[in-house]
Amino acid sequence: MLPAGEPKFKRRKADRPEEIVAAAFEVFGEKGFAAARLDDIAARAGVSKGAVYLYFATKEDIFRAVVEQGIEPHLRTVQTTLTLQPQPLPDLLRGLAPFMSHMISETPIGGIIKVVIGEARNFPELARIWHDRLIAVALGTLTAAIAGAQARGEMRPGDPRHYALSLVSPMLVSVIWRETFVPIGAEPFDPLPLANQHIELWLSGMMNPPGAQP
Amino acid sequence: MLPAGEPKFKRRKADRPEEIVAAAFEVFGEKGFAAARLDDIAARAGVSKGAVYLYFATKEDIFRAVVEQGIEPHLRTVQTTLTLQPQPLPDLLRGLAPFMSHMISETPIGGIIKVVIGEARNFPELARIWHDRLIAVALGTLTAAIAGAQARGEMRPGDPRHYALSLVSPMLVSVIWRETFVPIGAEPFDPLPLANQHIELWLSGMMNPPGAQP
DNA sequence: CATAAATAACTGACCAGTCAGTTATTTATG
DNA sequence: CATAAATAACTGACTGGTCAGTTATTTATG
Repeated sequence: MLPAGEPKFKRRKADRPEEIVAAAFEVFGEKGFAAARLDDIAARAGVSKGAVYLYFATKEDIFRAVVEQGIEPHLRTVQTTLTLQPQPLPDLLRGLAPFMSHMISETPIGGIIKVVIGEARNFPELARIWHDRLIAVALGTLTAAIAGAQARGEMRPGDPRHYALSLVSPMLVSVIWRETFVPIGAEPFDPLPLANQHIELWLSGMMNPPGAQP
Repeated sequence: MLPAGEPKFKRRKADRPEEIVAAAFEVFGEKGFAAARLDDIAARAGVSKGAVYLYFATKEDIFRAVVEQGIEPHLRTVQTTLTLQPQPLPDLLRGLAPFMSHMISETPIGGIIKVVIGEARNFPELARIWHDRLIAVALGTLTAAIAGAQARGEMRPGDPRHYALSLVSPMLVSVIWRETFVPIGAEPFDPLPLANQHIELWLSGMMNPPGAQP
């Protein structure tokens, strides 16, 4: 009666951590930190709960790994996309639309953003990592670019940080919308047309009066 | 050795439910649903845990009450503010800025929004209530007003629902920002200047080319 | 067969929900 | 108007279930 063929498990030390993090990402995204069960994470990673504890000391450590690894791929992309581009700001922003909508639709960043927002009070240090390493950098770069265009008289005066928020908010809200209300049956927002239309609207408003000398 | 003076408790049946809901609102806002402890809620309401269960059957019931009661005051305000205003759309939107920034700074709506987002997967019926009764109504009204202005040739063509999202997103993001990153030490966004500047930017973009005949 | 990887049964802390008993308040009675 | 009886609000110790984390044991592999 012994299961003659298939072995009961494989020994794959090298692959386990990322498999566990991937499974944990899904479960945390679906349930939030507290309601996520380690048995679920282990099962989805194709492993027993005990095996999880060979690679991570606590549930919080797994959560930390999920959130921190969720930043890294974007960190590089954001830096290379936003900094030191010699093209004028309108062209740069128009090029940003497909980039952002791809990020929104094809990467798990939305799920992570939702979890970070949901658990910010319980894990302030993770919210800080996201803020300091990704969000503040991106927002700061945009703010500086806008301030530069204002100084050159190409854009209307006003608080450039607020203008930067005006620029990126709809894409962020569309992510939250997808994670929160689309599962409920709400009509989704198509990220690429939304981003294109919003950026054109924003540019049109910014390049025009009052106060700009084009 | 008997405590001669103060009585151990007061009987205040009529006031208890709203006190419990108020306390629960705070605790859920700080911790999320799962991490909130009923002992904490009870203690903050100045009552024992047993007393909570005289008024609510389960923890979920308390959460439901918090979220549902969080809508009601806004429901009326949104309806009266957005519907059947005879003034032209730009004036209406300019009037909206102080209204929205007041809502953001002076009411607990921000905390509720964060909790609804965080718990949407675990409580889809509450996300649906918020969506159907408040958010879809507000967004739909704005969308219709924009579509009307487009039909009259007063505003640029394009998807009016996306334009409506462009309009309200920065205020929503500023709320999430306050709840998520300001406790971490991030610089806050001042809602009133933000709303004013964003609405002017939006109007300036919407009233201008391409395609509008002013 | 040595040993590292993985399992599965186990432990203990925590917490939602219960309930027997206590205290405040109201009502009935001399 | 006193006070005893009745009632309703409230308390807090307790229970049962869940789940993070541990450990004794089994299994794969060089």
